[in-house]
Amino acid sequence: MVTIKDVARLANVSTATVSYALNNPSKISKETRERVLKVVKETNYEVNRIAKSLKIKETNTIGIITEDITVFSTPEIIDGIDAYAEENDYHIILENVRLYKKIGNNYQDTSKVAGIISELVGILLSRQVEGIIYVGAHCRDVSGIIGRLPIPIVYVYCYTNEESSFSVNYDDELAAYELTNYLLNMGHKELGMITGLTDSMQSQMRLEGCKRAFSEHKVAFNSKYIRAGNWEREGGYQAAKELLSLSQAPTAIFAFNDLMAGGVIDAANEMGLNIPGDISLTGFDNRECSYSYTPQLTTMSLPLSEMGRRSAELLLGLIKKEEEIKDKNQNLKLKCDLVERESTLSLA
Amino acid sequence: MVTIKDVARLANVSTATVSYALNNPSKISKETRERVLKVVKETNYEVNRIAKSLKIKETNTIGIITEDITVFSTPEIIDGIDAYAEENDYHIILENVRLYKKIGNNYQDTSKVAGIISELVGILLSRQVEGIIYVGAHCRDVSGIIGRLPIPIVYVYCYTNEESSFSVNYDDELAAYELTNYLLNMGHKELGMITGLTDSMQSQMRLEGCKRAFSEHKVAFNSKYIRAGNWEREGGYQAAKELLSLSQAPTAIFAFNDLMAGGVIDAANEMGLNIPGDISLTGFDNRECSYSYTPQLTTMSLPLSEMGRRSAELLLGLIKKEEEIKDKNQNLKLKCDLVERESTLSLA
DNA sequence: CTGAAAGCGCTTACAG
DNA sequence: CTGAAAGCGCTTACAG
Repeated sequence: MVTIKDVARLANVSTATVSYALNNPSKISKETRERVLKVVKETNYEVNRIAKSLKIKETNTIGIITEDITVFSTPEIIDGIDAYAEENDYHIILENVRLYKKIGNNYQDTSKVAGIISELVGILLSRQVEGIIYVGAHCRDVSGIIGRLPIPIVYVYCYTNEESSFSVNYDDELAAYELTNYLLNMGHKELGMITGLTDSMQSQMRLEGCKRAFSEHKVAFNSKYIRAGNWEREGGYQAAKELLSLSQAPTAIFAFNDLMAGGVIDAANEMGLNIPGDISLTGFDNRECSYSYTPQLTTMSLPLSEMGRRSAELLLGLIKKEEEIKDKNQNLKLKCDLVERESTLSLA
Repeated sequence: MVTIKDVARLANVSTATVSYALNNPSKISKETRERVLKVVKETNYEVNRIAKSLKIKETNTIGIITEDITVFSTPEIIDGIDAYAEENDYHIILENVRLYKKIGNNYQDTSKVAGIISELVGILLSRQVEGIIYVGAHCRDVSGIIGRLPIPIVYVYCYTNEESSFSVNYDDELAAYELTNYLLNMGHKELGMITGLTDSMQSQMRLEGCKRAFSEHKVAFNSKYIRAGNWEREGGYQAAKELLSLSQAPTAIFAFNDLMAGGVIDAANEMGLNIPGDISLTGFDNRECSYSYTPQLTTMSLPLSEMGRRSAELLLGLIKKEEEIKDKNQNLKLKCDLVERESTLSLA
């Protein structure tokens, strides 16, 4: 590898001058600058970023910790982070936890997870990243997993209850509100709901959004139409069987994710019901499966890429100590978008 | 941040001794070592990897360039790379090209792509990565995109025709051979095939695998059952309409990817044909959509994670100059696995 | 405008 | 067994 010394020697100048030619052109004459640049080009010299970082104490590097990069939401979040980072000449060291592969369903065991994560954080710190983005595999409370840090951290697709922590998520309540509005406007007052696990914040927030829509429409919210699913296709199937067997069956079902909506389709097929002819159906997430179903699913699309971008924006702001940011946007909630496809129909 | 100097001062030793305590314990006495380690623990000292890298001229870092991290195959490949890297205490700088977003369908325009990529390579080189893994968005020839490099590079899910280049892919011919065998063994001699774009190496290799199976089964291969698709659902639909309208329609269809298989399902539904009752169907790729279809699709699962792992293995081998590797495994082709689901049935 | 020199935080022959 | 010193490849006051 050619170093700054080589360039200096070939251009008959000092290393300082080479450095100026590259970073601070105004400090030297045009002639020397051009002479140096010529040698730089000829030798293909490229600065050793390691040495430079050591000297200037800036690495222009952020760390990303992903709980699981193979989960559907993660790649797009990374894509968004990466896009913003690139625009600002920041680069990324990626640490993928493979949380589920490592500890299975014990991911709720905070101390165990914390042990694994703190090692990764240590590595990132040792490599002098200027900030960290922690990307959850799904939206949940990760308080206590990462302790106090000498550098900023922002959480995406997860959050903590620690004071002055920064997170970027989407707005569950609003999304469910809009989806429910959409269905109510279509005339579906008997609206079945298949929630996720009931102890999840997401299920609860979405339920609140549903209720708000009902109340604004001045339609009584009937809790007999609520069933708890488990986020899996099978759970959606079971719940749908129950809902569709009710004496006064709902005319539409809002499954709290696309997977469970798949189960609703299974149930409807089995019972000889047509979607959307006999019953309308919406999912949530806009995953690949949602447009592979027959019929293609009306669903909410998550602003994943935007979440990534905004988290990077937040983080770089914090790194650069932009005080306004520090107070203002502690916990962003981005808006989801309704994707209307074939599975929903207006009542008569 | 606490430095080695701080530790040295607090432990009343020189920085050399601290370094030995951490990296070369046998060089110092047990007592001093313990004293140093105690201070290390108390101060939470962690080595500055940037400084260390500069000194020892090893960064333990590899670069990954992904053409598009949001493409279905990429995350699992990264997962595999990351798993192996972690085991060997290597870490990853990720550069995501966002190829399609940046240049749309001009990705065949080598010089344009080369320009974008060479900048990323420069960044990686500047950051002193010890090797690079280039992850294609789909399997294709990327010759000429990256020029001669002072460090090793391995290509995954793509390849080059350059001499002594290293790549890891899956075996298209073998996979198609096995899938065809599977269908022939079920009695499907009238076997429809929907290829991808005909100029793609994958289409061609898979077709060869099909023919080999036919010839081993001593069944004449009938080219009237071949249709060229475009890798998209719509193309699969069109091709299936044609195939299923033939006077002697095939009893099974092998769609060269899962997306096109979705189009076959559409066509069958429209024509009132039951899968697998009236016609068997297989896809290729084992994407999320393949188990979301009704019926769930029999398909070939790609060894993506393993491809990532093997590419990392290859790269680290190259970095460590293991000569055996250098000659032996230039272009790996890994085996795919048949995933049998609901869309295939034995004839009578 | 240019160069000599110090120093970023480490590691490692070398001397004692 | 331990420390003083050099040096990795840069940048940046400082002096001239």
